[in-house]
Formats: sequence, C-alpha cells, structure tokens
Amino acid sequence: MLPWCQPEGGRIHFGGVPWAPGSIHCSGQVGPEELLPGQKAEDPWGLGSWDEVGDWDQSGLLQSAYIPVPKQRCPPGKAGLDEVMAAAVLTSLSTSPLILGPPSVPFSPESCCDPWKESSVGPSGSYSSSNNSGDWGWDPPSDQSSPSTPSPPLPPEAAHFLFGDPTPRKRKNSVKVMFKCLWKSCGKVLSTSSGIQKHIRTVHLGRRAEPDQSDGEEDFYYTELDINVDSLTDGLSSLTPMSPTSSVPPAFPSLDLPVPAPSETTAMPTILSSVVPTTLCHVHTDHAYQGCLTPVHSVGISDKGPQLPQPTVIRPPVPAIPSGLKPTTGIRKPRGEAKKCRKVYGMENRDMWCTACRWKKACQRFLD
DNA sequence: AATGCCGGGTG
DNA sequence: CACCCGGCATT
Ligand SMILES: [Zn+2]
Repeated sequence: MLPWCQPEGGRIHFGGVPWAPGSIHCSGQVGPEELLPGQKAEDPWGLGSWDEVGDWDQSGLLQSAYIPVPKQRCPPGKAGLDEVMAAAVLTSLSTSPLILGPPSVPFSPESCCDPWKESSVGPSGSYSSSNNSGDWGWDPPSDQSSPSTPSPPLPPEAAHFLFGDPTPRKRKNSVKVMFKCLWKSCGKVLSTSSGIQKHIRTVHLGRRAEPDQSDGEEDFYYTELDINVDSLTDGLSSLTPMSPTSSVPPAFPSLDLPVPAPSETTAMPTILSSVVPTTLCHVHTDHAYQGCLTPVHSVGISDKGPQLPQPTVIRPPVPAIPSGLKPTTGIRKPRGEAKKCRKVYGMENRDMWCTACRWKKACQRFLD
C-alpha cells in the first residue's frame, strides 16, 4: 500500500528537474516582523542594505566562513584597507576588460551545476575515477569542515579564517548578504547584522536587546551568507509538477523550503581563488555522489584543495576499542537537524527526494 | 513513532 | 555500479 509502490513502470519525472532552484518562493520564517520596526538596518559598514526580506530565494548561496568581527570593525585609522582590498578584488573580478558578456555573471555559473539534476551525470564524461576507497567516500565522524552549528556551551571556534576578505561587498546586483543564525536548531536568516545580533542576543543568549556594550558573544553565533541572485531567470518553469498522466498529485505542502544545499557554482576565475577560502566543493549534483565526495580532480583549473595538508597518515589511532563495546552514549553522531528530503517532500513524493535519500543514504540535497 | 543513514545486500 | 532495505541511533 505504500504510495510509491504503484506500478513502478514509469517514474514521474518532470523534465528531469522537479523544480529548479532559484525559483522557489519561500515565505515565512524570515519575515518583516523579524526586523525591528524602525531599525532600517544600520549596516555597520555601509554594505548597502537588503533589509526587509520578505522572501528570498535561495539561488546559489555560498556560505562564507564566519564573520567574527561585526561591530567595531572599522578602526579609525586603517579602516580603508579591507575596503580597498575588497574593492580591488571585486573590481578586477567583475570588470574583466573583455568579459563583458551577458548581463549576468561573467563566469557562466549555471552551465554545469544544478543542485537537483537528478540523474544526469557526466557532462564531460571524464570524472577521473580516482580511487575513492570503495565506500561512499565520506568521513562522517570527526568532521568539522562545515561551520558546524554551535550549541550554547560550545566555545565558538571561529577564528580560523580571519583573512580572506571578511565582508565581500555585494556585487553589482548578483550578490546579497544575509546573516544566518547558527544556533542549534534555529536557522533564522536576517538581512542585517544588527538584526541577527539582536535575535541571538535575545532569543538565544537570553540577553537584553540593547546592542550597547554587549560582550559581543552573539557575533559567534551567526554567519554571513552571500546569496547569488542572478538565477531569477531560469526555473519558474516546472515549479508545479503537473504530471501529464495525472499520477501522484504532487501538491506539495506549502512548506517553506529549508535551505537546500548551497550549490556552489561560482567558478573562481583566478585571482579570486586566492581570496576565497575554497572550503566548499564546487560541482555538486544531487545524484552524483561524485561532486565532492569523489575527489573530482581536474576541473579545468587544477584547483588543488587547500585542505588536506596530510603529510603523514593520521589514521592509526583506532587500535584499542574493545570490539563490541562502543560507548553507546559516547561521541555519537549528532544527526544533523536540517530537514531532509523525506521530511520536506514527504513519503508521498518520494520521487522528489534526492537520490541519496531515496536510497536511505545521507542526504545530499539538504546537507547539514 | 518518525527520521536519518550505515552497512549490507541485490540485479 | 544503480538501487534497495534491515536495523539502529536519534529525535
Ligand atoms: Zn535528500
């Protein structure tokens, strides 16, 4: 009687793409009411504001590291430095002498990576089949690559990347800056730093709302997001999967989409590669458990991952563990809290899940 | 009870 | 490989 147990003869595929990213319209969660009435964003460093986020569509948002220094960020004297640097980079970035192609980003982002490209793999057909220890190459345990969500007592460990241009000014009109709360189970996203600062201070830190002389702890519980807003054009098409043969009325619940995996699609030209902590894997398709799982080398530019200094193997330390005696309540994997496909689409729409989810594997679309 | 997903199958 | 699922830790 299982919903999807019907004659599996023909799956329902709407042109291959359930819904395109960037076309989703999220309403709720982030609403005007989250922003202070009169507080029209004071945007500490005049980033141009994007306040009053009624709804924002997640197109390609690239998580930028942390943003450890919100306030007092412009020391009287050397304030201009970052600014200049940033400006310089952005400039050389977006105004490459001859690359004034299409009105959008010069580095054709869309071209290859669509978050949900269900099962079409291998455009260029040559994903070097680098080893990949058989398994679904992964390293669940001991992971920390991602800005793990902090928990109350957790001492913020964010001083890693203090460099690399902390506040990439929003580009012409393709990048918006948002601030996301990293608290355990709160993915609140606000448009202004002061916004989440207050949010965190009050809601989480249980502190007072006045931004005055707060120990600035809240600064550690939010991160900045650079949302690419240039794919407003695509998508929109198959947002309503009207199956031709009227099978499985999708009618997905009017849920506010939970930030899907940050589809990193920004191909760094060159200069940029040195300014941006390439902590994210690029190409990342839904199905393709390749994307970053399999060390996709040769992506055009030999962009060696900045990580993995690994001069010597750091594996050995796994000798003494009395077989069958795992501390059942030890360092257990904290099971990410992000809503995964199953919950998001529901069992009835299993066909929309990402492949991983369908196979009961770790979700690839909504990673934690 | 529902989820997320590892580990272990199957063609 | 693509695909499925038992089973178990988590929520
Ligand atoms: Zn999924």
